[in-house]
Amino acid sequence: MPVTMSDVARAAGVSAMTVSNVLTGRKRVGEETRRRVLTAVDELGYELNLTARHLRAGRTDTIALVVPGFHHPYFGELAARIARRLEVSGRHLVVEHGGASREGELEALSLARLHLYDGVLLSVVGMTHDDVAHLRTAVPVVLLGEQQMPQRYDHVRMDNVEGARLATAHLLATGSRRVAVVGGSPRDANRGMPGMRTLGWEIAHRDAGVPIDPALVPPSGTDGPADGREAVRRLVREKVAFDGVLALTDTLATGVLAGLAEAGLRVPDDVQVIGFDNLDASEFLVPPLSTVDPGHDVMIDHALRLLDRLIERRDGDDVTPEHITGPVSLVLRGTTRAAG
Amino acid sequence: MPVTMSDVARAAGVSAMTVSNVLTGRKRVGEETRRRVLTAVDELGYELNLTARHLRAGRTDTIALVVPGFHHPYFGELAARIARRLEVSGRHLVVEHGGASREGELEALSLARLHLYDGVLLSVVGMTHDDVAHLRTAVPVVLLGEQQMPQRYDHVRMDNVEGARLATAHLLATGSRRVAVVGGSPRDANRGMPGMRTLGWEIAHRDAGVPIDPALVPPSGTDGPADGREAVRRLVREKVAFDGVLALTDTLATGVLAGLAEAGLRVPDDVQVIGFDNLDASEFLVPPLSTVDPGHDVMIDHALRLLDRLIERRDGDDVTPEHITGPVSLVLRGTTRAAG
DNA sequence: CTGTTAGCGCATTCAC
DNA sequence: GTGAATGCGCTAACAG
Repeated sequence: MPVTMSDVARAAGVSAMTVSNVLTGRKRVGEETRRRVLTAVDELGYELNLTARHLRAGRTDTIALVVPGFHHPYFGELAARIARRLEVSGRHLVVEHGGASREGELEALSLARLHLYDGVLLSVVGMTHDDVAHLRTAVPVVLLGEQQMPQRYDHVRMDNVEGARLATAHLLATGSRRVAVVGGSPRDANRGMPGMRTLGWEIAHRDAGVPIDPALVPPSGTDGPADGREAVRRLVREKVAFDGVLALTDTLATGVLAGLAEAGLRVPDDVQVIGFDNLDASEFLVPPLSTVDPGHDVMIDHALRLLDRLIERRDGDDVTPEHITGPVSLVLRGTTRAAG
Repeated sequence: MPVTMSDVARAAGVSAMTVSNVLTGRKRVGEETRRRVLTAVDELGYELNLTARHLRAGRTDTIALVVPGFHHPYFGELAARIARRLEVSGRHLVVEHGGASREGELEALSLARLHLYDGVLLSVVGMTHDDVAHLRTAVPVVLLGEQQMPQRYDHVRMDNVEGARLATAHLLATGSRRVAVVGGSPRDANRGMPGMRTLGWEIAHRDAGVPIDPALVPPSGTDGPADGREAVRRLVREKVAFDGVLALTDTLATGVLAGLAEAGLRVPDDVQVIGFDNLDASEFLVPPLSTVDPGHDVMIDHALRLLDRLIERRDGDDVTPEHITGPVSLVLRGTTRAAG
């Protein structure tokens, strides 16, 4: 039987209210009473029941980041940044996992769980527009991700099209003429990250007047390095000529580099490679991976601002959702050649 | 004003209890009543308040994994495995971050937060024995990690000494004579992961009759690839001869490979490298990283069994803490030479 | 099959 | 500066 405030109160010879006041520090309490209470807390090993406080207060001072899966380094790094940002406002971050399955919805995560938090940052990777549309909830939610999503949600994303365009343009400017897309789903523009990044690749080609060969977009998963390696193996096996690769994520790029090494192709001499996401580890690949930095800190600023706006909203207030696209930038390292 | 069960009850012309019964499905409810309730739920947009349920039930069906920081791929992969395992018993995993600072304690995480969960898996990386000793809580806690920790906690770890011994023995058996330790803290055995893995390295040398040179343990951080690269740079700069590297984590190994490439040293011809942890990405490094697999699934089995034992404990029960060391195994890939 | 009563542990409101 | 009453939203136990 857990020790409660009343237990502490009884032991200290005061009322539960006084114990509460001592612990929250919200009201002045006599110095002597205060010490008696703290002693009792200590002796009984009392531990505050946050669940009860939450029920009472209606707030938890906790934000959840919902990610498709815990193992993606991308989200781990994002979470770490968000957590740091929340600390300054005395709040806490918790990471929940949804599940980015083919069905795409919040599978493992019941809608009710969202109420355990003051606000939720929801990564919509793997969810469809409709999944989210049905998620009509009272919890403050800001969407993070790429897909086209219901207008009524605040939505922050990075500029995928521009990032991929920049990256591809660099490859073309430094001599590549046949740039493969790894992780690209052809004809899927606007729908999801792969589509948008593939679109950027197309635009860069159009801008540069370089024709596109559909064979340069091998069918491929986007999950992990294995998909990247497999895509390269396939290109090689099917004798598709290529002298550049836009890997749609750094994780894929890792596999691409592995595949190229296997095939005896030199990077960047035979094939230039550029990734997307700028993971912590990318700088340390061999050669160091050129990539697109997603500007996480800017995204996070926006996302938390929008979330707080929802959290602090009073009943009458009508907030129009914002849809923000954060800037990206090129990070050139060893897998690409220097610009002319 | 959020919609409550009573609101739904009123709208459906029943009592709150009936609404509860419909939603939990724990009691039989007439088909028609049931439909009326569900309709009302839908129309009012009712969303269950889990906080209230938790307060009432005293259980949350949620387990927390407390990690030192969200960005370590190691913990992300561990979390993903645990989450999968919990799903089969209908429970949910949440990842909390403590903070592995020099002070080491649960910093960002108040003790009370632990009560939000049925049980807690606590990664004690970066915490000291005393930090944990002071953490006298009623919440079921199982420790995951390497340090020497208070006896009274269940504690699951991998066999760090044996893993490092196996790895080093392989390097020695395949011709390396001067094996550097990257991330090793000299003279720190028993205290923490680096100490234990360094101990395994020593034992392998003793077994093989190869003398140890303290210069082979360059001072180094253990945080990320940058530390691994820096350690190699230092060895090269100080002209320490070495023909093998035991990187204490795969993350460090990533930096080690980068540093060796920089220095023009070939892997494994000039220098063999072996890591520890078997991260998802390690297989895709160039060359593919040989490493020690931590046997996560076995660890998780033990940890959850011990945790459930605590969770289900009745008041009288006296459970003696277990201290379990799970087996590790060698994964040989391209950064080492084949055994004789 | 459905309703009533009561209470999980805390903190707001209002007395004193 | 301290205490008593009350309710946050839900559900177990027991009636009917």
